[in-house]
Amino acid sequence: MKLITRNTDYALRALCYISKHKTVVTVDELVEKLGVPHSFMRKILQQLNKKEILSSFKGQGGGFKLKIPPARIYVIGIMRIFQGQIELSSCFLKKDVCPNKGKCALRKKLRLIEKNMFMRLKRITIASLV
Amino acid sequence: MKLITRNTDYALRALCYISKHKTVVTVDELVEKLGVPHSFMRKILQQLNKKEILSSFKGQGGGFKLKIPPARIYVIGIMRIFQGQIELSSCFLKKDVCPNKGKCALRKKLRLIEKNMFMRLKRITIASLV
DNA sequence: ATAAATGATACCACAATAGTATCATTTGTC
DNA sequence: GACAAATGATACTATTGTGGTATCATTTAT
Ligand code: FES
Ligand code: FES
Repeated sequence: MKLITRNTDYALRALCYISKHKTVVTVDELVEKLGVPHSFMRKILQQLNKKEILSSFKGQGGGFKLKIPPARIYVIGIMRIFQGQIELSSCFLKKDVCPNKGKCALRKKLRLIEKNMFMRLKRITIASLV
Repeated sequence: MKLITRNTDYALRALCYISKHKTVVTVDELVEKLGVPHSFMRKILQQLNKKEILSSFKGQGGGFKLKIPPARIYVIGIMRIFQGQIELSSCFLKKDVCPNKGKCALRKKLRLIEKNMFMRLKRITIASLV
């Protein structure tokens, strides 16, 4: 089981690379430098653009650049874009609301671990990686 | 994204239930108490038996009981049985061994978080849940 | 002998992951 | 204006993982 998927991983690498360049970066350039499939890289950058982490520029001379400073791009945020809400502690007993909730020892302990993990993940930014 | 899957979850519940009973417990009993599908529960218990966490007894009057004390059954171990090796920090760059390994800032930070998480998960045992 | 239990194994449906492919649109350059 | 170079939008596909079901074989208490 992987906690970080390929698209998250590639997104992080791309963001690191882009953050080191003042000028716009094209998909072609990223594909060449990172060795990631072209279409896949493109889709990932488009998603980051929609989430307002990147700005895009169409046409000749176009490409992508960061829309927000690298110190404000958190790994946990990128994970959530590509992997959805991450949770240790959802209850599978009974469909809707668990009657045992609040009393459940497992959930309590897992929630603590989860909180700690999120806190640590929040401290990793693109700025801290380059 | 879920960090704990259904089979892990059901396995933990089943182990908790079994640990509270001195006599053997049948699949039917667990199914009734936990509201889990019969075949699914059976498969899960068979896997726990293979991993030597449960002992099984065939024939009439048979069922399952713990093979090792509840204080030595760790949540992380059960997760690994049903979800495989859990890793934050596998590298997706280049198929085999990453040339950048050792220098990669992301992996270093993730490995730290991972270690901390494992340490905490290791402290949760079936005994600590019941 | 039979019924009650697990063992082994194979199968299936659905969702998530990891992509690919194509047409549309924008824009700088000749 | 034509064209090429870039992204936008969207739809499709392939593989793997998750969440099961089903069936036949084997063991064992009664
Ligand atoms: S049993 Fe539902 S939250 Fe633990
Ligand atoms: S780039 Fe390979 S381990 Fe970070």
